[in-house]
Amino acid sequence: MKNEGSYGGHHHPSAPHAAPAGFYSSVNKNSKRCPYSKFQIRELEREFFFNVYINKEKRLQLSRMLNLTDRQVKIWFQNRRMKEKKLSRDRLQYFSGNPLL
Amino acid sequence: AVMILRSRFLDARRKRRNFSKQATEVLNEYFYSHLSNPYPSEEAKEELAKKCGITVSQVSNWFGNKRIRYKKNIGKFQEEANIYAVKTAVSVTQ
DNA sequence: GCATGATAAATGAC
DNA sequence: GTCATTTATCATGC
Repeated sequence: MKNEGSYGGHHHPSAPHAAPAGFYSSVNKNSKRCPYSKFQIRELEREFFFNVYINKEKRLQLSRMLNLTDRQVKIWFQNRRMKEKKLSRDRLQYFSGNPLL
Repeated sequence: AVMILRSRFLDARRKRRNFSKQATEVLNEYFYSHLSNPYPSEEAKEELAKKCGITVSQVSNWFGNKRIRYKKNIGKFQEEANIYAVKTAVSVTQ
């Protein structure tokens, strides 16, 4: 699955917008880890703010809106929860004990 | 004041600073002496972190980067590997 | 200009 | 589900 959406503010050489359907269908078949666009991340973060755990309905809805697979959305929320946990750990360590400033 | 600290922390999150020379020494010594299984346990990570003056997450980051960059180009690290191999060999014989 | 540390997608163990 | 990890990408140091 390829994210052909807009990559806000960054370079993405491929995918002109007015290409005939199927012309780029064989493009990037097995490309790895494509960073998500600013828009995609904004919407994902917005939903994460309301529910750290997303349900199936909203997941399908979000995946359609953002042109991502439901699996990608699911994994994004998993990684996002891990990120939140790490941030909490780091904040705790940063503000406790050690030399402030 | 708290907000200033918080913003400074968030901004400094991805601001990179190189580790000290001796910290890199310690990490490399562990890596090349466990080259067949360069996966330190959680306890070993905590020990390395304390010894290096860095966090456990930073130790994990270092080993993650080291493993893949070593695997991707072993030749580039050959000299470095020899240095630490000799170093550990000497330390054993002493 | 690459080396290096940190973060972002993606996988797999459990 | 969590969580360590792999991999590519990002951002900085020098």
